[in-house]
Amino acid sequence: MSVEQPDMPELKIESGSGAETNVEPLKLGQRLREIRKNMQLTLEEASQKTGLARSTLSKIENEQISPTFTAVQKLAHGLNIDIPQLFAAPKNAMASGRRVLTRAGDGTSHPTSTYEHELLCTELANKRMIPFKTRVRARSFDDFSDWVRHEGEEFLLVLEGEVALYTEFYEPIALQEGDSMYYDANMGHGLISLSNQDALVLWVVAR
Amino acid sequence: MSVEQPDMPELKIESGSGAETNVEPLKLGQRLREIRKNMQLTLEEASQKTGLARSTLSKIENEQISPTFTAVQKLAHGLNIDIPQLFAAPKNAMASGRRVLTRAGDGTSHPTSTYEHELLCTELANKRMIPFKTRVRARSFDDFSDWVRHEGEEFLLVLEGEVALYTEFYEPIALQEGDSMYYDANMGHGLISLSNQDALVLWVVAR
DNA sequence: CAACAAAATTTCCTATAGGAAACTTAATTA
DNA sequence: TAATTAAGTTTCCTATAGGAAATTTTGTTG
Repeated sequence: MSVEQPDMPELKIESGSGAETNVEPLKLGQRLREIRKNMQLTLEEASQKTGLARSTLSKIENEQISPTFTAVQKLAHGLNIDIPQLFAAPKNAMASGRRVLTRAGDGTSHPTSTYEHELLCTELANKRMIPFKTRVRARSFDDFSDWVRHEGEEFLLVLEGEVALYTEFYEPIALQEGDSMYYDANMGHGLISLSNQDALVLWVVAR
Repeated sequence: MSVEQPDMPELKIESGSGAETNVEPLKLGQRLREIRKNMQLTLEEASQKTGLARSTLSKIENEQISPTFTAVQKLAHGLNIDIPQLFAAPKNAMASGRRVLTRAGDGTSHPTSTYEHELLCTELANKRMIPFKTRVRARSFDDFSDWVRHEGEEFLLVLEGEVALYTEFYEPIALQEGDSMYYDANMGHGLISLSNQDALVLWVVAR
């Protein structure tokens, strides 16, 4: 099956977790200047379009001031750029590094009374998914004060133990090891362990 | 820990309503409050994580001030939230059904010479992620005719065995059970099993 | 309910963003 | 080259964001 071989260095064993290239800090001013230049606008013209003073724009582009959120909104609206574009590199969403390694157990832990989340990708800027491995501590739906509910979709895979997924609009459902669930996270949801051991699940959230 | 009970899940079955239309796009302050509440953080704790004063956070959440760009960055970094998420209007992508169950082994199988994919969510219309469990048959990079490369991002978790992930621009890397990887799928990639057994991995692709 | 504790808000002050106009630099033309 | 003009920058002032501490609100316990 082998045809043309891409560059394929020898297998190297690494030990740590994390991004494998350095992360570059975000330069908002530089970026805005770039965008304005590409549109062939002078500061004066940009000023008209955005309603921000010429001087203010200059200072923002030269990173002499940090614009307020409202200023950023005016900029985005006036120049017809969507805000996420300001925060992501032009072509590639994963500009700061194209792959990130997380060794077993090396994720960052976020314990609560009901769950113990281990974030499996520590450098999440601009990424579309949030993966984490979760130890389910809750044993009863009463353990939650309210539904968990947020923008996005979730994929759930049971790694160990047995759980019950509670969601709005549906009846609770029992899930064994290997079972998986895909659902709308805007719908209230919560997970409990059905055995007397904590259960272990993989969760991936798409935003 | 039981305090107040959310609406009774046991009794509720999908009613005719289905998708409640979302109201106005959330304002930044409301959005942040929601996120913080979901993380179960007090203003004090959020203050510690972000480096912003408790009072400042309060004012931002109540929309009494417009945070500077730097403040927004501190917020995003400290609370581990993606900045575009703050600006995106919440919209409901999962119009029809709001959750889909796939029992262990019930996914649809897609065997090739190098991989055996089991799609973990059979009803994928309009969904943001594609989850599948894959048996890795390949033993050498030569088993592939060329890089696999496509739009989107991928999350990979090793469930069983030991694999090596080959990607462009980087050296191949060995992954044991529990290790995970997040990478840009536009970058050529391929997976092989390092033992003489097939390896088992979970793969989630965001489109 | 009173008394307390914890969280959130408001006050007050300082630091800094935003705007008008003065100033400087760059580009063109005579 | 100087004169002219358009672009960008800096100055100076006002408006407002950010932080420390006081105050109010909310939640808990006797």
